[in-house]
Amino acid sequence: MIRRTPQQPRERGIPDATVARLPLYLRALNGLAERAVATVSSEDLAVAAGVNSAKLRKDLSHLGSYGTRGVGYDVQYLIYQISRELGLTQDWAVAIVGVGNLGRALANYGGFVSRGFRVAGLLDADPEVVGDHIAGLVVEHSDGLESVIAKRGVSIVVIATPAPAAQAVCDRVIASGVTSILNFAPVVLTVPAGVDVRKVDLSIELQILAFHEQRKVNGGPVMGEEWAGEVS
Amino acid sequence: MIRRTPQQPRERGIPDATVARLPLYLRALNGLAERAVATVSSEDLAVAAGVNSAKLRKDLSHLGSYGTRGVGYDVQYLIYQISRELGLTQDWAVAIVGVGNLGRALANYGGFVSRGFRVAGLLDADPEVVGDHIAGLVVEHSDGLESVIAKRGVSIVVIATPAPAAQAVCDRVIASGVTSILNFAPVVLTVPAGVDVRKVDLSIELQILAFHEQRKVNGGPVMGEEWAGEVS
DNA sequence: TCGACTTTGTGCATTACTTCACAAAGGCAC
DNA sequence: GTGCCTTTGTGAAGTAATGCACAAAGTCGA
Ligand SMILES: NC(=O)c1ccc[n+]([C@@H]2O[C@H](COP(=O)([O-])OP(=O)(O)OC[C@H]3O[C@@H](n4cnc5c(N)ncnc54)[C@H](O)[C@@H]3O)[C@@H](O)[C@H]2O)c1
Ligand SMILES: NC(=O)c1ccc[n+]([C@@H]2O[C@H](COP(=O)([O-])OP(=O)(O)OC[C@H]3O[C@@H](n4cnc5c(N)ncnc54)[C@H](O)[C@@H]3O)[C@@H](O)[C@H]2O)c1
Repeated sequence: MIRRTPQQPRERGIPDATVARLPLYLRALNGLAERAVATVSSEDLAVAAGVNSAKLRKDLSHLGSYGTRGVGYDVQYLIYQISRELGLTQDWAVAIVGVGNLGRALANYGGFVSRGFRVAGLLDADPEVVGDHIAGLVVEHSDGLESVIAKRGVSIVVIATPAPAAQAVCDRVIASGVTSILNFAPVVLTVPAGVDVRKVDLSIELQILAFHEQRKVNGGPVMGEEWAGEVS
Repeated sequence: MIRRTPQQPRERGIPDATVARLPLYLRALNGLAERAVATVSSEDLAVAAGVNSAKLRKDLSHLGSYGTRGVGYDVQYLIYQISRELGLTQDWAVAIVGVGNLGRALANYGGFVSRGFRVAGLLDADPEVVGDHIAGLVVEHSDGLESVIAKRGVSIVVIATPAPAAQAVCDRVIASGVTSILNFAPVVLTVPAGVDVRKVDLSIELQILAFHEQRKVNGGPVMGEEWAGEVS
């Protein structure tokens, strides 16, 4: 049986919170597909994805009515629909700027390629690093950033340079027409409207953990402590 | 002038959204402190942190009244208060389990130590990796996980193993009394109540970027495409 | 064919977060 | 002192996200 994709009900956009969870559902669905599960209920999928089942159903309802009442969702079909919604049915060329500790780890990471993200360029400013072979690519000098972006159709750039270099790299990348940036440098990037920046800051995650950990131990921050600094 | 810390007004907890932004403010404040700025208005700090100034003021108001009307906030004093709130005035021992590409990058990252997070242990299951010297530490075998946690007072564990190993590592870590985990493996970890897990999934970030990128280019997912898969 | 059973999709109440807008606080110039 | 000017801290209104609870849809066994 061949089924056509139904109408696109998404008159007005999908909520951000939903978009952020779709990859999670996709991951859970891929796990089920590997175990040859044909259909899954919202309840089971919700458990696998670590969310509430009502939330999952509401999220999926934003994409269309892809479930069957009394049965659940067809795993393969839902994988296809979510992938299409996220734009993973096409291939995205990604460039990584800053090939240090983190940039190398990212370049070697298989989890990108398996999702349709192809690392199309590795760029660094350090002549020592330029020329290194990493994950089947040769590191190029970041002077050629603009031409790499243009020639290889790069549409997403990952910035993994030290913080002081990030804004300058960001500006050049945007001038080259890229409007999607994943930033690992611990700085707030200033970008024009229409450019999406997502940031990952690992030390922020640890700080949030520390906050909660402190509460568990003490019931709160150290109290009655003295402030010994000079104030104005 | 020496000032005592005022009363703790935090009768009921600080909103999660606020906690997640405090590290951001801290980073912006440290930037100002380096440039020897003494006081800052909520407006200026908000710009530096990339948020709305009303939000910033409300966030800070959850910690107490640390500003001065007509003047702004004392940079050093606010750094101290936020640090204390986040628990950064104490030293946290962190262990990294899984010393592969990512684990190494994390171990070498200076941004943790500078925030009071001390890497106290590196553990891996691969005998090839055990014994390596990284960032002044020797990689130990993950068989000794429990004893490393106990003896070095580890309270936060970073999991950077492949996905299939993550849940088992997580279980052992929790059994050792750790209740704060930062997980890089792309799996949903099942943990008992009282344990905090934060997860970082880089491929999710890319997928979110791809979603928005697709909208910019096409105005939405590829339409009218045919579904060629078998359905139930 | 039918009826019992399962599970979706969603209206609605609730909770969480954001943003506006302004009164009150406090500094500072004179 | 006094009054002006800046900026905080926060009610209140607005917006977004969550989770409940159930009618409607569809399956499947008999
Ligand atoms: N390593 C981690 O685990 C980690 C964790 C969190 C955040 N970060 C952040 O990620 C970034 C990279 O971290 P890292 O540990 O890989 O640092 P790193 O110093 O190992 O690597 C940075 C690389 O960027 C290159 N570079 C510098 N200026 C450049 C420019 N203008 N154009 C292109 N390349 C340039 C350097 O030559 C170097 O190879 C930093 O901002 C760091 O704060 C890293
Ligand atoms: N490298 C990246 O940029 C990146 C990005 C996103 C997510 N991740 C995830 O982070 C994790 C690590 O990635 P990586 O690239 O460093 O992988 P890797 O294969 O380079 O390293 C994994 C390490 O974990 C060790 N290990 C395996 N089982 C273990 C166990 N039971 N106990 C202790 N150690 C064990 C292995 O010996 C290896 O050294 C993976 O789950 C990956 O999906 C990595």
